[in-house]
Amino acid sequence: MSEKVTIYDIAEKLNITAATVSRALNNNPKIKESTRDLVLKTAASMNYKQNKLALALKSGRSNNIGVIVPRVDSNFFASVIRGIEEELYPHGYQVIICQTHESTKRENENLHTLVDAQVDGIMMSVTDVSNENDSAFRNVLEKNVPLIFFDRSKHIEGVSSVTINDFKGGYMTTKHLIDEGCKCIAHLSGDQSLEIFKNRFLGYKQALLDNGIPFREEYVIYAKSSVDAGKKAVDILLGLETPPDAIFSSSDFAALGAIQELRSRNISIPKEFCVAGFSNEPFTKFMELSITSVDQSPLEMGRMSARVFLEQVDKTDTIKIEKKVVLAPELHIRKSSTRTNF
Amino acid sequence: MSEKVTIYDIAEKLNITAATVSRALNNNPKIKESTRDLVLKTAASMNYKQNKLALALKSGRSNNIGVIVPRVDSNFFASVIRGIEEELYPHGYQVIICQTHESTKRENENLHTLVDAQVDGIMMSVTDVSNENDSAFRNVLEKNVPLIFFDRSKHIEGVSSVTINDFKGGYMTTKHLIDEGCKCIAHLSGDQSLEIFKNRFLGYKQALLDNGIPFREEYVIYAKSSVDAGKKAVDILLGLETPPDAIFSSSDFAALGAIQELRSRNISIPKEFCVAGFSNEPFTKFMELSITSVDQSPLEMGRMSARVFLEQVDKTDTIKIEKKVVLAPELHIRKSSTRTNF
DNA sequence: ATAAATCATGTAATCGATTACACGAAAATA
DNA sequence: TATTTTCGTGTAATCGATTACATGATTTAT
Repeated sequence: MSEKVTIYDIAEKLNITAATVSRALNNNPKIKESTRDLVLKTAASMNYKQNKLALALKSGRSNNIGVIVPRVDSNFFASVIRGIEEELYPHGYQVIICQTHESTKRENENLHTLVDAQVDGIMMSVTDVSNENDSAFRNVLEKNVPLIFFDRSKHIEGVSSVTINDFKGGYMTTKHLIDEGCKCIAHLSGDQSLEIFKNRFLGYKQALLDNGIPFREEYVIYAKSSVDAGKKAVDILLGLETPPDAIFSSSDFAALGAIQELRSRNISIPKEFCVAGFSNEPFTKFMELSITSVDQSPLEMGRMSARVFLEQVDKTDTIKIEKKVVLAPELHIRKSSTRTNF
Repeated sequence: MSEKVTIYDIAEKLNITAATVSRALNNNPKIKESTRDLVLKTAASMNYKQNKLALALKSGRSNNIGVIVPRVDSNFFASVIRGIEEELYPHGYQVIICQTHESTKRENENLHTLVDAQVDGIMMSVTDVSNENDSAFRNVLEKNVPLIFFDRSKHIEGVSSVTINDFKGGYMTTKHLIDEGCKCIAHLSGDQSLEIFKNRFLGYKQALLDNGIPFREEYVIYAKSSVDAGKKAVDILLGLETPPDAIFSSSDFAALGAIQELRSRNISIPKEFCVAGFSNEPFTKFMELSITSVDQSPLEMGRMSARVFLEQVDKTDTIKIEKKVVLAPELHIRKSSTRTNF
């Protein structure tokens, strides 16, 4: 039953104006203490709840922020979202989730929907960087909605980003494999139009060069983030004239597939062949043959994105602060690449 | 720069009323076709975007629905959320995420926040069933906000729920272990004040009785959903006078811990000891020794919850339809409990 | 040709809260 | 005592869109 109670109801009951009620509730200094107390008491007794929609319409701020990710059921993105939610919760923001399913069309739709819904900010991991159609992004910026990229970023003026140092991640992992005595290290790469994959690759390449190991084009295989892709990649690599003795994969799933395929061919890991992945998916440490992987601290990434957003909102000035936060990757060395114990 | 364009701006430009503009945009039949076309064209050229907040205030519907889960970074909940989002997306609803972190206080806060934010519905997995303080839930129902429980439910009149048949899940898993020749089957249970764990336990018990295997109190161990809890449980079980030869765990993580502990004691799985888990976490099938587990079809659960919600909204009548959907669990038999190949 | 029906649009209230401005009363100052 | 501040509230506009009702212009029916 409970009809919605408005400030008008309170005003009527107390024979005063809604304006006074509003002021009392907002701790406006120019209100008599006795009236304030009376209003607060009455509001409580009538179970008054502020209508956030009315407030949002009046103020232009919805207290909602939008998060766009390719999909929510991936450990990485879910953890980022968790970080965002935790950081924003104390500030009264609600988090709205959108998924692109890696579709540019959906990405644009989501951007428009969120802007239409008057969110106070948008945090996202870009789906397709090659998407030249920036109009959806420009629309966001024109409406002065703070936009923050995390993990998968895109170069757009006025947009802050929170990423990890993928180059370093690629470099340190490759260096580790070299240190374990691997001489021919292959690389499974994702779509290199995405900077994250480009940089992991560049880090890999640099580590080879810095350590006097020749870089070979044929050791770099494009592989989607799936178990099957990893298996196929191994099939190709083992067919080469000089097959590699290690794999640095940009994806944990592909790394897993690689391991499965290597084992089915009775190649011993890590003795004959070392494997390392990227993302530190939960399963990498659960395996009997745990998989070496690079942690991207998604929780921290989410928290940091939220913090960058909060800074952005505080600055009511039109000064555009474009902040680029780069987190350090963390290499978790596990059995799949540890020869010292064997 | 782009100032926000309202229907008043369009009206002014065309020398008509905002009312007419509104009607034209809403395909109101009593509008001259020529005016409609003109308005639509002008709106497009001015890049007009409807202000959803104003609409929400007027209509009382925000087109947002709230989802409350213990945490978002678990494969199960993330998948449910994915299902909800996918099903609701075509209907123009946005999904707002809240986390309780298993705290009743946070759960109540979230419920209030969502109601205050005028969401059109709430879907949630209950954190603490023993929480006698129903006031937050009653508040939701009094405000006539459709409430739907998924997975972890609670008996409240007027609340629909989407769950899986946990009893059956427990029963079929236990039956499977029996069929594999296990004679002494232990059970790792979660907090049995939660129906899901209670029912998995009951299914386990019934399967034993139906197959002439005595039920033993000491074989039921309380274990949190963690690897460590699983290890400790095995420690206790193996210390019994008659140690078991199989474990049915309500949690995949505990099952994993159990397996690790068994292996460290050189007990061979599945030859000497069988293990089965619950939830079908991704890692269960990735392990070299893949783990038998019960799939809860979280994606379907999310979709179904969304569908139940949509039905609920359609019925504008005050008739309260309380719908209880129970999905079938699916047993994925894997190496950790398959003796036939050995 | 006149009355009735139909059509397209305008007027103004509404959703609930905030706030600039106005105003009378009380308090402070001269 | 007369005048200026200060204080506490009220009035009314505003945020943007929707919609019941009113109104004037056509069209149709008698």
